Amino acid sequence: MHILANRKGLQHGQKTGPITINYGFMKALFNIELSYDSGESFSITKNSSETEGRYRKLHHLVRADFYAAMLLQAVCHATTYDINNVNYASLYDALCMWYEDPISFYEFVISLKKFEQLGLITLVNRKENGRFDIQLRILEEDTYFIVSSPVVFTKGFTDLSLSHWKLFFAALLQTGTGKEKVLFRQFDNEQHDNMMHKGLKQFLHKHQASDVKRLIEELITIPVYNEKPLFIRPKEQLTYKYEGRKLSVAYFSVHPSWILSHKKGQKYHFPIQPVVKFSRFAWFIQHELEQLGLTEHFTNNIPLVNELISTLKPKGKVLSRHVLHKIREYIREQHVLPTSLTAFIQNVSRSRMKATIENLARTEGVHQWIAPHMNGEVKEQRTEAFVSRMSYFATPTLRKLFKKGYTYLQRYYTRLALYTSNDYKHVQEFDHMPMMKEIRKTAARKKVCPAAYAALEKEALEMWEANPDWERWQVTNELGKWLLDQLEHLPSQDTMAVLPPGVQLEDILLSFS
DNA sequence: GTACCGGCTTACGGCATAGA
DNA sequence: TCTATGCCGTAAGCCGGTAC
Repeated sequence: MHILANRKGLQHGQKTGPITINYGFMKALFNIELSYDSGESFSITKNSSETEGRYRKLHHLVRADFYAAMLLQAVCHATTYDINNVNYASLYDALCMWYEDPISFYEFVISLKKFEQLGLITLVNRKENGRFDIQLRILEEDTYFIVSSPVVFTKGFTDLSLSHWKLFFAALLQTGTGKEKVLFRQFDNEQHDNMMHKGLKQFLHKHQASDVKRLIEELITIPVYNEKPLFIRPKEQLTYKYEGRKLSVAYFSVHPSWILSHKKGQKYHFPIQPVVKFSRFAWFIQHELEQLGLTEHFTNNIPLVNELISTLKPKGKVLSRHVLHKIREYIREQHVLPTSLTAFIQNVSRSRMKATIENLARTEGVHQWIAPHMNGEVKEQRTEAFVSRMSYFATPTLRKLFKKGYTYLQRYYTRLALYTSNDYKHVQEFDHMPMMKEIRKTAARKKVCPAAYAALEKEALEMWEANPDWERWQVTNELGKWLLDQLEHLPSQDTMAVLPPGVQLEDILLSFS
């Protein structure tokens, strides 16, 4: 089968395959119309009375009943015929996955309630969260199944009338699997306790044989999918037999395209995957995965999705989005997911946290006290240790600490600034460029804030990396001019950070917590 | 007597929205 | 988010009239 215009196809690019339908279940479904004329109704509104409210006929089959019956058989367990841990909404979601033109939510619910009342299904294990399990009633003597083509989920099929469907399903159940068969059906036959085997007029509730004939003609002529109709005429005999002028018997076959045989190993049942925890957050993650084109790496791997969600959940949406971007970068380079997703997420979020804390320290002015007068690896180690201590606090708390700390540090841990160009050495790649040496000297003379200048050099390095084909003179010219220009806009700082030997910034800050 | 047409009635189904 | 309801158009079902 092809990709259909249902949610499987449109949203997930998946094909819709055949399903198996159970003879006993379908027979019981049709047989609810044995009491068609009883007139018995059931209420579909809560406050129904004899005159008020809305009712549906209990023993009438309607379109929604077939939608529901096919879905239940598609998603039930292959041998136990049960459906676990679902609610109306999750079942309806599944219905929209299968059908190109789904019915409305409540019509579907009404059908399920009707099935329950008629004993076609049993709702068991109602749970506090409103979820339940469903057990399909399968008659022991009729447990055999028929493979149904996914054509029944197409709009071409559902656009046909209820009578068309009934006749098609009855014919398919009679044909079984594998081979085309010429079926013959009487127009009139009241006597049968199997609704499907009654006369066509009784089965389809048509008072006139010509109505039935019109239905059969339409089934033979109306193309449903790929230009093919549901029925074909028998090759070696007329379609109708008359008794005098009265239509007596109809002969037809199901179109061979819709008769499938059962293939070993093929999947015909598609249980609804249990809903993952943190449903709202899960939606967010699912949306992000789709946006980043990562869905395929997680499809059909519920444990992996759970690992992803439970690890990301405590980190919040902003950090999660960053982590997912990093996962995408990793996949682009390595073509596979990281071996340990959890370890990868923790690593990425740690380095992200470092950037967040450093940026916050910079904007609140305390960054210069993290590693005053240190350079290179020593400075890097000191920064790591600071970030590690501060990472236990949420951003708003950190901001408060930094604000309080800054006033205190300004007052007690500064001295008049006497900068040298060494205080402005940040990007090693620039160290041997004469023009950069000049720029650093200028920065020292102007007493430019060293932290702000450091950020500037870093930005210049990124510009260089973004233009790998630059010649050396271009690097000096382009970046040099740009740095000098930017230097004019940087804040100056008349004082410089100092800390007594053995005292670290975090010790001072934590005394405010 | 049966086939076919078409008008009338009613149950069904879609849609928007209220309510828990 | 999930379930329930009201409104309203229409498909399905019913039935009488007419043609063959």
